Amino acid sequence: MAYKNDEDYMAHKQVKLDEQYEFVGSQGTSKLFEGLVFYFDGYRSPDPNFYFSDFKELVLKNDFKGAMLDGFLTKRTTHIIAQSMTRKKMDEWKKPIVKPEWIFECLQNKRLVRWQNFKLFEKEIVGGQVKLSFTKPSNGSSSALNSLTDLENEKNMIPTNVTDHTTSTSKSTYYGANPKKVDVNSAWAKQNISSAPNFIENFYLNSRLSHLSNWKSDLKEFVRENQQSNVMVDKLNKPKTFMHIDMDCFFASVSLRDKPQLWDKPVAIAHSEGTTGGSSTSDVASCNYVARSFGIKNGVSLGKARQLCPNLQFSIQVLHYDFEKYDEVSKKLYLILLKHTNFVQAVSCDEAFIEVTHLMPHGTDDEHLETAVSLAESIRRNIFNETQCKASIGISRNILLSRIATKSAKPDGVIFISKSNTADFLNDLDVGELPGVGYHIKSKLNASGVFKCQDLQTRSLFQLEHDFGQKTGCLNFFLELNMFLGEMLYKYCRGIDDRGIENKERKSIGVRVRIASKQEYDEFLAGLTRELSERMTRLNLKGRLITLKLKSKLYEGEPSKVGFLFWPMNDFGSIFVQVSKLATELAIGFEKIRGVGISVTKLDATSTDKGSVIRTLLEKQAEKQKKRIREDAFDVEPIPAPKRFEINPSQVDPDVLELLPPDIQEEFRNSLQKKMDNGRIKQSDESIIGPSSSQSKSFLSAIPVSIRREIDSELCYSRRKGKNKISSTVNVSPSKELLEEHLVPKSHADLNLEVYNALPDFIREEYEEIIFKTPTKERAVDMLSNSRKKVLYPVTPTNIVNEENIFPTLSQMDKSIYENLPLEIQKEIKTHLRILEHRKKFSPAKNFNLEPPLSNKIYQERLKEAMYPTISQVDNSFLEALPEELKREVNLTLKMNKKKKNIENSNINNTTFVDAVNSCNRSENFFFEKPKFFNECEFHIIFEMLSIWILTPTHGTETGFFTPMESDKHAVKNFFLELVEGMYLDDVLDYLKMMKIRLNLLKTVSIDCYTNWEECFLCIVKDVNDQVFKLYNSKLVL
DNA sequence: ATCCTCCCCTAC
DNA sequence: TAAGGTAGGGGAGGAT
Ligand SMILES: Nc1ccn([C@H]2C[C@H](O)[C@@H](COP(=O)(O)OP(=O)(O)OP(=O)(O)O)O2)c(=O)n1
Ligand SMILES: [Mg+2]
Ligand SMILES: [Mg+2]
Repeated sequence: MAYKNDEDYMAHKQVKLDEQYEFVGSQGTSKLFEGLVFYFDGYRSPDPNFYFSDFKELVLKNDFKGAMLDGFLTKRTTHIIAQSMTRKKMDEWKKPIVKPEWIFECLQNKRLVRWQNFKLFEKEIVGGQVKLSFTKPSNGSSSALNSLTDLENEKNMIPTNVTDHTTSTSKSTYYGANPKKVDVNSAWAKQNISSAPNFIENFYLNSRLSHLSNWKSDLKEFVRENQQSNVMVDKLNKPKTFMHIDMDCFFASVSLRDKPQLWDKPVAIAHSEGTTGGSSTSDVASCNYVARSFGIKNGVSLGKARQLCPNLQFSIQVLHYDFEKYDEVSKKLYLILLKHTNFVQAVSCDEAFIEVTHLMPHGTDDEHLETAVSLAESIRRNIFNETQCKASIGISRNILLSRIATKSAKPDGVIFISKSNTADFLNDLDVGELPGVGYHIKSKLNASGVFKCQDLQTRSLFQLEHDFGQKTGCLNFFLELNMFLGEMLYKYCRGIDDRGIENKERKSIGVRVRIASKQEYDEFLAGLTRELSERMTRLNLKGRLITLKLKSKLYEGEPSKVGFLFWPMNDFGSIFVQVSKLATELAIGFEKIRGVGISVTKLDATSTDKGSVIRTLLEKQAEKQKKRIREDAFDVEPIPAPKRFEINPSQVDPDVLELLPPDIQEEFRNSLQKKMDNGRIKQSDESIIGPSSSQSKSFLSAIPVSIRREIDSELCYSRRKGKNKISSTVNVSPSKELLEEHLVPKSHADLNLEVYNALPDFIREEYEEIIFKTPTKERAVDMLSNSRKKVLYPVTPTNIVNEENIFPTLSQMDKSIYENLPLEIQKEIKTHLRILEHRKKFSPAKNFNLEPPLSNKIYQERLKEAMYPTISQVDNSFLEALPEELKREVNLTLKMNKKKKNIENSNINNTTFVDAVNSCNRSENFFFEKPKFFNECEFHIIFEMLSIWILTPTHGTETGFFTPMESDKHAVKNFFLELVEGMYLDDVLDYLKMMKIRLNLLKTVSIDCYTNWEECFLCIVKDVNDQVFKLYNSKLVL
């Protein structure tokens, strides 16, 4: 089958397997195989005659004497159970490969027998052909295999090594174990291998998960556009009320609307019928509640579903996806919700949170019950009338509890969780039901004896009773959980949740496909890039950082590499140049690739026309100023105008300015003029790159410092601490009056008028919108929510009135409030704080995954191949004491020695040589300052500068691109030479490689231009290499 | 201290 | 056949 590379099977399949069979915490009496992790090779054969799969089934259905089962080969796997295997696999997998008989033998002897005696031998491999070693017993039925006892009693079931030629023949086509059997030219292959012309398109058209994701972001956008305001008015004096609306078995309901004859039958939505055999791997996206009564869940494989449904051959109905209809119903749902309230948070196509506090009467939340429930019922009726589909609604005082309520409300119901009945819902709730607690965290919790929310609460209370210094076990329980996860659990298991309704802006966009077989890898890369580029264009998104991830057979992680674009872009060409570069650099053999992902981050709004570098960066600058103004608006004192964005016109090279498109020239001049008028321009060394601002006429020197900062995409202005933000120093339970006093600007006059006037019009307008059109209180609220991330337990309107704000630091806590709390809670708070304190003091919490796979970093290291010992055991204090000159000399000597050694060792391999020099560098560069390039020393800033240097288009000119200027060429060359001297060969090599790639790109645009640049480039390379040869007796190879 | 990058994990 | 995508939250650890 397609998935013969099992180690490459997705982790979530593994998860699914473990979940399905609930191996964790199994109840078995005998622990014969405890600590062992089995992996069954060959299970996935769909051949119904293949007895081996029954065998595995048997193992799964029983608590297999403490053994764990891996869905695919992982690090933790201890034994591979197989009947036969290809030579290649045997060599590849460095684990014990044993025949299934071993397991039977162990069972019979009631102890572990030497697996070596059951080692799979080469003689059992027939020409790479998989063959059977089990035969199905004549009287064997599946039900007879339901317990190990049965098995142990039935001697005739002990497998033999009889080869069944009839089945093995048919099997090989399923397995594809013999690659020669796969006819790549067959119609099937043409349609289905990832390189098929429309593979990617078809894939995405049919991927439910991709649809799900896209719908979600669309809906977020949709809500943001359609809500009139997202600031809840009058929220401070009422307990909040949230609802969680979720359609019942969404896909199934939609598809079943016009099929009443199926309403009482188990129905599932999936791609294939899965009628042949019981092993379809097609996922059930959604199933109706009849199907659920058989134990079928969303997400199980169709094969599994058919097994769970006893009369399934006859009565389970598999319906096909109807994505358009789902979309339609989803839109209707959201329109209905938006009709009721502005405060809608999109969760998924069939699901949303709404806040309805403003629709509730005054009083405690118990008193809301009637109003809330009748509102919910009315919404449900509304939904049903519009869509003929049923929804369930959970209502409570926060988002978390409303979601939990929905679970009980399903199907077709409403549940209200009030303060008085919270415990009834929460205490017995499985921790796995808490949102955010998935397979891994649940396992972790289970392992420490926590199964219900109650256990989780008890655990921490138990904590509170003791000096936690002694109770390391319990303490570790907390420490092992990540700080905020720990905190989250701590709060969630008590039903505390202070999140509000929000639809955050997108931060990244990406595509990924896991491929079954590789044909034309380049084609595939290009296809995916095209898909990404198209999506970005459609969504009007551009970004600057490209990440390529390759899933490889060889590595468990996903080796990835990032690359910068010169400025925010979304066109296929630019992205693909980077993507192919990154692919080359990752240097994973194409035949090993099992998946490709490309994503773009550092997104930029692109509602404006296609801008030049300058344009885009100017806009970003403005953005920042705007942001700053917003903050300043809430400051008590006026702030001086920001200095670093100023550009002195005398410092801008007029030649450069002229090369820019006219509209941008205009904007540039206007913006400068405005600043001049405001009298805020000063001569400032800081604002210009270059040794002397007046003499150089080069392009590079004309890039204002502010823009170089932008290149770094840093928020470069420093926030003044303690001002204009509400931080942890604010009393945790301030009165409303106090809040307002602190948060609201005294008047518009507080804003620095100069700054204000200097703003571009559109920003000023926006500012006015904020200041004048929004009621004061709401502004305060807005600011508070914005500052939330900075604070451990922030002051938010949400938790001012609720019980949510119980864990500030002690100094923040309002004493009177604290003292009025029940003793028990006081105690709890204290201990929790001590735990937090303790955590701060001691080693940081460990990540909770048990066995980190081979990480990208390690991979990258291995990629470099050469591991050189770090240099210099010379006593540091001794070195420090030396005069500067001597220090330098000592270091140089040390480096040279080391480097020579490395060069000798590495046999003048160029890459290794660079690594060698580089590794010297890294361990010692604290002695030297890195050479600067126009006052910049950070690699990626310079990298971008060089990129821009070569590839900045000038829309006005015929060629479209600059030609290099002599002064720039020299500057670059000299900088490179300095780097070479300072042993930053790695950097030089990266720069040069990048330049070469840029040049190649240029070649496709303008040959004339390219010739000029090539000459310049070769000149630089020559001089650099001369120097490299002089100093290191080697040369750089590009 | 505060950021950024690389990961892991989760939800639908 | 089967379509196993995607965005975001958060921790660890490094750079600054
Ligand atoms: N593993 C999953 C889970 C969900 N979905 C799709 C199909 C579902 O219909 C839809 C909504 O997911 P829900 O979790 O809301 O599940 P249902 O709506 O199907 O059932 P429920 O009644 O439990 O909400 O998302 C999917 O394709 N694969
Ligand atoms: Mg649903
Ligand atoms: Mg849902």
